[in-house]
Amino acid sequence: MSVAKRNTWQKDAVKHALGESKGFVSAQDLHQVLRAHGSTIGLATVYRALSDLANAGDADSLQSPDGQLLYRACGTSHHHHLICRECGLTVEIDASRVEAWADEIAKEHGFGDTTHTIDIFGLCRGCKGSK
Amino acid sequence: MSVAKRNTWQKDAVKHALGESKGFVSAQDLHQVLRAHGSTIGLATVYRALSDLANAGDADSLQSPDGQLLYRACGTSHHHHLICRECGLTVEIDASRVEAWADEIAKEHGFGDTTHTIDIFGLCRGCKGSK
DNA sequence: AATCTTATTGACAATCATTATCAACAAGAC
DNA sequence: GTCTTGTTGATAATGATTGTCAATAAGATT
Repeated sequence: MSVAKRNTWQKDAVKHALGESKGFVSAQDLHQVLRAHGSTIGLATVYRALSDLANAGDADSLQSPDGQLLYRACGTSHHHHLICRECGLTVEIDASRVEAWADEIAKEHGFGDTTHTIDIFGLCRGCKGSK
Repeated sequence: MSVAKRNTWQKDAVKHALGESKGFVSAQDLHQVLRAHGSTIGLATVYRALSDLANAGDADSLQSPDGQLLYRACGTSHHHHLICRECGLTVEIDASRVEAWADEIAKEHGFGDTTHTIDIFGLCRGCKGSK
C-alpha cells in the first residue's frame, strides 16, 4: 500500500484544539479559536481535518438542533451524549441498553445497515439557575 | 383573546400534502410536489406552514443525517422513528422504554428541561435488495 | 542534501437549505 | 362593503458546508 496520509501541523492543530474544547464545537468555532491563537489555518482545512477525525473515529459528530454539525474529541468507544443547550457542557452517557434496543427494533422491522441518533439536550444545573 | 390566525388554502394544501406523503419529506420536496399538482404556492409559505404545523404538534420534525429538516404528519402522541435512508419509508416505533431511560439519565446528572433525539436510520427490506 | 512525486493546503467560488424583507393581497370582524 | 392586519410570494440575504485549483510542502528516493 502506498503513502496515503501525511502529517501536517494543521491536522495536529485541529486535533489539539478539539481536545482542548469542553463540549461540542462547530468547525466555524474551531476555526475562529485557532485564528484567535495566531494560526493561519484555513477554514476549509478545518472542515477537512474534522471530517477526517470523525472518519478515523477520533472525533464524534452530531447535528445540533439548529442544523449545525458539531464535533467533539472522543475515544474509540461508541457512546452518546447529554448536552447542555445553553453552555455546551457535555456528559458522555453509557447507552448500551439503548444500543441493544435500537438494533433489536431495526431487525424486527427488517432494516439493516443501521445507524442511530440518540442524544439528549437540556439545561445543566448551572444554566437552569441563570434563567 | 384576539384573532391571531387565519385559515388559508395554502395552509390546508401543505397540511394535506404532508398527510399524503408516506415518510418524512423536506420542505423543498413538498413544495415541488405541490407545484407539480398545479399549485402556485410559494416556497417560503411551505416553510412557514410546516414550521407552524410542527409548533402546533400536528407534524413531527427531525434532522436528516445530511442536515436537512424533514417533516411528517403525526398525531399528538410523542414517538420516534425508524427511517429508511434510501426511500424514506418510516416506521413509528414505541420508545417508552427509551423515553424513561432518557429522563432518568438526565435527572441523574442534574439536567432539566430536556428534549431528546432518538431516531434510527437504516435500509429497509426493499432497499437492501436493490443495492 | 537535492530532487521528485503527489497529498495537502487555503483563498475563493459555488451550493444548498433556510430565513428575512416587504409590497401586494385577502380573511374575517364590523 | 369596508377596514384592519395576518398572510402570501418573489426575491434577496444569510450561513454552513463543499468544490476548485494553483501553490505548497511531506516524505520517499536518490
